[in-house]
Amino acid sequence: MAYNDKHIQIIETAEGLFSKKGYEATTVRDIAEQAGVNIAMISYYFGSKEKLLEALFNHRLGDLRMRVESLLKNDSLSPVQKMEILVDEHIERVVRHEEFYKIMLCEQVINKNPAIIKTLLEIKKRNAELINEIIIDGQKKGAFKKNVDVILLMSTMVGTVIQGLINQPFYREFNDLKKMPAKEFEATIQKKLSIHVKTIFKAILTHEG
Amino acid sequence: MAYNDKHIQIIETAEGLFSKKGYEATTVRDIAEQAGVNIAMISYYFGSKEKLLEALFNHRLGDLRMRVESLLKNDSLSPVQKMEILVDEHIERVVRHEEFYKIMLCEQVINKNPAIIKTLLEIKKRNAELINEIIIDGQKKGAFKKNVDVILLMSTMVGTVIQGLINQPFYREFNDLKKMPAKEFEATIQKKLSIHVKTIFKAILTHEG
DNA sequence: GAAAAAATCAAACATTTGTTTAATTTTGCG
DNA sequence: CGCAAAATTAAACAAATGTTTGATTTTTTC
Repeated sequence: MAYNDKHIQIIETAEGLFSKKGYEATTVRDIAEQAGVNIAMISYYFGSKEKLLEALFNHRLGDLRMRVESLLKNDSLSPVQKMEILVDEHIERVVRHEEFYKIMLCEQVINKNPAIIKTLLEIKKRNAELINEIIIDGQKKGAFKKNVDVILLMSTMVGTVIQGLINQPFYREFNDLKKMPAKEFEATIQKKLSIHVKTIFKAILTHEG
Repeated sequence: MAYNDKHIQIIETAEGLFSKKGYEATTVRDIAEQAGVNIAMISYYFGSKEKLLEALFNHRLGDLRMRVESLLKNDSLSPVQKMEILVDEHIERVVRHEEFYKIMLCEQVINKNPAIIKTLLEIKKRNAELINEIIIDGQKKGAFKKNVDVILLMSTMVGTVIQGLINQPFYREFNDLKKMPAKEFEATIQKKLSIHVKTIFKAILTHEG
């Protein structure tokens, strides 16, 4: 299904509210009011509130598969380089769409909507297979260690990044960075996360210490 | 406030439902029915549904502070040993109270209930300070590197473990472990997580490769 | 064992929920 | 223009929500 401007306006309004208040606590009246449309438009356009949530997932995850794939098929990059790009791409995506990734996290925990579960499982599977290919390639070339647990590696990347974002206010307070402007702080934490996760990846994957 | 048996019965019933359906999607009628008490008992005992959620957090986090503290004040342990115990203690807690830690994750994302936010922030602060002490001690003894980002380290531990649990079904499928009994699989993933996180910690903290 | 306190219950409470309806307005097109 | 399809609206819908009430039973206390 293709979405027009009004669809997207509603979807992204819903995204903001879902991430701020949670899916269940957000009412269709909230969404309609903030999006500047009539309440009935949500059922009219999407069918139901739940379908709207699914539309949000399609909207944000639609082209995810292709991008990762084309990126990693590039033969001029070494396994280490591919892993670094993978990490940076992921961090950028999560930072750019922080609201969505928070919603996604909660939906994974609740594990209730079958369409969403299915979509996420497919994406995870695809990603795990692609990353596995890189790892096997790196092992063949002697750059990577044997016995790497792909899913634990992914869990660390995904978990570290989302926890890093959740802990943002705490990070500011603990490191006395309250005065730093929001934009600058965001760039700082993004850079720190990038280095941090890449360090971990190298420690798990490569031989050097 | 001290909870009697009936309090705890209601709290832990609510815990199961909150983690399965989410806080907002769980009704007080659900909780009352499954706990085998009258609907009015929830308001009578806790005041409100929201206060019941707060009671759950008090119930599960009540003695958390003291345990970590006493553990790490032990002078006969090396910094590395302390870190290893810290990791294992955390994994054991999250595995044992998986339901609660899922609820906690969602509550952190929503970030709405002031009492819960405050409690969690205090615990994080305390934990970060204690871990920081261990790190500084390790640095003084020459065992640990300089410039360790405590909060990123915590984010990796917490994020990896919770993502590991969320990905459990996926882990089973991807690694062809569907036939393995639930108990055995739980022990396996717990052990794998332990080794994985400890490896990461050593890579970030210590000098050896 | 009687009085007081606590616990339990069914029923009712006012709100709020997502969705639908039926009428009206706007748009697209020959 | 003229008309059919799409978009938009206010109102209504039944169902479900958390909480309270007021009566009744159980437990505690002296």
